[in-house]
Amino acid sequence: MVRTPCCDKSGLKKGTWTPEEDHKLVAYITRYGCWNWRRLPKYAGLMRCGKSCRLRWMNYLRPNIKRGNYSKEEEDTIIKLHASLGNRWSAIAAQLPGRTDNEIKNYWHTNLKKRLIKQKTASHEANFISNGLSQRETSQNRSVVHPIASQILESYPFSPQPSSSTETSSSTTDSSAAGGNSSNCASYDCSSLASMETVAELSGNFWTEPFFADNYYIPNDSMAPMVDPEILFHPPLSGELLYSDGFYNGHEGLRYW
DNA sequence: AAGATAGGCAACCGCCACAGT
DNA sequence: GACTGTGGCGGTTGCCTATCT
Repeated sequence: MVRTPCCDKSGLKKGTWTPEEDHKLVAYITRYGCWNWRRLPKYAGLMRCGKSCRLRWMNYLRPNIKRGNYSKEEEDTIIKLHASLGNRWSAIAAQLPGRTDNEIKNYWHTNLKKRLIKQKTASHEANFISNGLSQRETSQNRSVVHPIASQILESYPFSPQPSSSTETSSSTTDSSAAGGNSSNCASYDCSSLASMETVAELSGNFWTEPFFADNYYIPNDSMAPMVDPEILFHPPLSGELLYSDGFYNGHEGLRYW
């Protein structure tokens, strides 16, 4: 079967998101919810792949996302969960409200993995020094030296037992239950948009513009369009929701809706 | 001060699972 | 059952910035 590309590659923007693009995405999802990621960029006025929009929303723009400043507890949790779950970052993220799988993954690779390797090496060296003299005689124990590396390799990334399908499905369930990382933005993200202060913190002044006060009205039926979104949403967006020339007015600052 | 290098992280890519037709 | 569309995940890439020489 030929896989359908996630989007038409031609003419789509890639790379770092601009504040304007963020703004458009947040505005659209806030107002209408994410009823279909692939079509969303078109209606939101974004020249982006739907996947890209989803990723941006899930990893950066979503409300209640914590960024940086991992607490000791969080670090311990990540290490512990990684030991038992392996590289199932989404499952790990489900246990850490406000953290995204991508961020945890990055944090693991940039911080925790190195630290763990260091610790294991250090602790093993300590063990070796204290025990080595009595053990060094046997060839068996010579191999103890090498398990340092193997221990590390075992813990990362292949150490966990292959997860059962139940685990996989439960992780999805956990994800929803945890509330912080539900993949269903229609049920989670949009209902939590009331607390947009969190988002406002994310991007500095941009997010503190009056836009939020006036535009984060969440209609009760924002989860999904009640009628065909093609009909419902397309026309207003060009005129009502989004400005074709962007939404920043040089004289007035951010425009209001 | 300028270039080289390393590290961090946002974003992309490809695959998979699942639901709907 | 086959096919299609969509969402989600993990691995990887590449840009940006900080640090080093």
